[in-house]
Amino acid sequence: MYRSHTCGELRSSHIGETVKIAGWVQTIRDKGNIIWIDMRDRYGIVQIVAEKGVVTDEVIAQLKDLGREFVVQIAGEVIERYQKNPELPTGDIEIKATEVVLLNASLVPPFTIEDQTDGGEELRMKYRYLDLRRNPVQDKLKLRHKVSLETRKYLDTVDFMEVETPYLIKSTPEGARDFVVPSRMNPGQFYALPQSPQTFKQLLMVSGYDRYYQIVKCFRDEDLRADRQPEFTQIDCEMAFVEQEDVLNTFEGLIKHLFKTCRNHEFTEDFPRMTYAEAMERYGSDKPDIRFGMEFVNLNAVAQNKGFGVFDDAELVLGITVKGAAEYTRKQLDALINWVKRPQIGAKGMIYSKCNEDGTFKSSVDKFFDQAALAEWAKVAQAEKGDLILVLSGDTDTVRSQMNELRLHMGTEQGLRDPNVFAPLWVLDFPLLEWDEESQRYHAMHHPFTSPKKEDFDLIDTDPGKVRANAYDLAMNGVELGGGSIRIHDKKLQGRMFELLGFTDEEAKEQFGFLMNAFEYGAPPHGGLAFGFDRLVATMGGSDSIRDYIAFPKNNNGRDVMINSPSPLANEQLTELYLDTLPVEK
RNA sequence: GGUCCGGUAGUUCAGUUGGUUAGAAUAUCGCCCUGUCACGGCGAGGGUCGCGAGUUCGAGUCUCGUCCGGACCGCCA
Repeated sequence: MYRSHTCGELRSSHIGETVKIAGWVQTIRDKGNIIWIDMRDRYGIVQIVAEKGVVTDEVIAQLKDLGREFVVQIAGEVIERYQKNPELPTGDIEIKATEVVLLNASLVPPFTIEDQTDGGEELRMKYRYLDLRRNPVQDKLKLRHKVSLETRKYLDTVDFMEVETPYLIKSTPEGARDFVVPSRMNPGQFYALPQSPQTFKQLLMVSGYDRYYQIVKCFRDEDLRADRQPEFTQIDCEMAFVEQEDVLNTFEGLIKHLFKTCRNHEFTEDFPRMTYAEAMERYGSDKPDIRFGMEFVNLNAVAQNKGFGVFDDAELVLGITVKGAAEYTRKQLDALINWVKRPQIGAKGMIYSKCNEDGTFKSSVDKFFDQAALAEWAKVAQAEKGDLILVLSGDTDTVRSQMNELRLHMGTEQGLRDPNVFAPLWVLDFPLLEWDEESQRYHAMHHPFTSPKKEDFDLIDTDPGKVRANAYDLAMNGVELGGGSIRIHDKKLQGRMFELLGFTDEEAKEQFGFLMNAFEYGAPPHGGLAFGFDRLVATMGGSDSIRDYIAFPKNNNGRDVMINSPSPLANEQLTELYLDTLPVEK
């Protein structure tokens, strides 16, 4: 037996016991005649002590030879400390070493294995196995473990059944780019890795598994971000014989359960709901961060036709009110203007109006708007003395999206986006389709199996872009945690949908024939939803980046810098797969 | 496909207008230290300044290219 206890579990109740622990050397504090070593394992840190004259010289010599991250087994007696350390759970005791066994030496690690490491991102990723020894990273993975465990517990209690679906499936044209896998046994043919188990879970509904879930990897070959990985995990769910309301209630329950059990955070109210149209109008986003106000205000009525051409020519003049920000200096305001003019935001400029404490207004367009006109702005924008109104104008979609960025930026700048505050929001009634300029056709906004709202059926033929879907997202703190829809379970409607998306009958049959065939054998009404598991856990942990919640993540070029993948294949391997590679075009 | 930021000691960073032998902190190593826990004291070693061209009497510093990392836009049903 390597150990009788873990490093983290010893307390004053163990005083007097002879114990054996094993772990990594965290730090060595050598005072000459007395030496302390902090030993670390997954469970915590415990201090080892060796005092000259009290333990053998051999033990002292052995301890002096240790270095950071050496793996050591130490036997000794648990004793009370002369000087206790209230910072440590084990701070009341220490182990008087009587036997030291070096299990493995270690090179000097390239960065310090401490909560506040000196290592940069790149280095920590290259030596991820060392980074994973650090408490902050371990805590994140522990949270992930707990969330997945509680997900399974909760879904089990409400009769969901976990069913695995295949990873080697078939490429489909809709949606993201597929990762493909060549088939050796079928030369020239390829599997695709699933972007999600969408069709399989619908087939399971046809099979009568009326409550399915799976915590499952999905793969999308698109460019990455801090909150996006090429392989990511979903809590994928589907239910039969349900309406939208049933799905929302079930999974609102799941989220509440997870926050309660994993974060000790109780949502006492129902999650607020908002239509997509309303979210776009009030926040310019389909995943608004409602931890703070600063809602959009339509200023058309008070800002147009006053001789200021920029506003007069605009489809929409939008303002937001930043509480207590009237003391922003010219320098700060210029910085904001430059911020919105960055190519990523793309605004041509920004107008502001300060609501001064003395009741006057100071705007960047005083030439066109007198005090009375600016007072009108303030009234419409519900701005009070001391507030700052920021105004953008332009085409509706553009200005909304720019104002969304500005609002989030101001929220961050004003410290209104507390990661320990959680503001969930159901966003409902997403459009069924969105027009794609590039391919000059409609794309499914959610996916091609999403059912249109009954009351919008008539629009399918007359104005497809206006059709709303039985589709919903759960947003939290400005992050899309998940989404889903009530599916089409009728073969004829599904056929019409494929038609709208520009599939010929043959293409639809080739790509999705199996699903349409299945629908001819008694498909129940069904719908579901999928949560982005990595994002959910990161949000629960109060982080914007999902990478620390994944044990071995990839960088923003899709590379794993630790194992150095992807990498070329040997020619023999290519030949066996009937593959050749093209030269990279410069 | 595009935009922005970064790359200097093991690590995190500083490095002035282009000018002497490129610094600090930390880590490492050595010596001292009996109550430390960010231990302390004294000392030492440690640099292809990402790489390649160019400008210049002279480049860590300026220019171009390239590689790597990060953030973002497009993209991601």
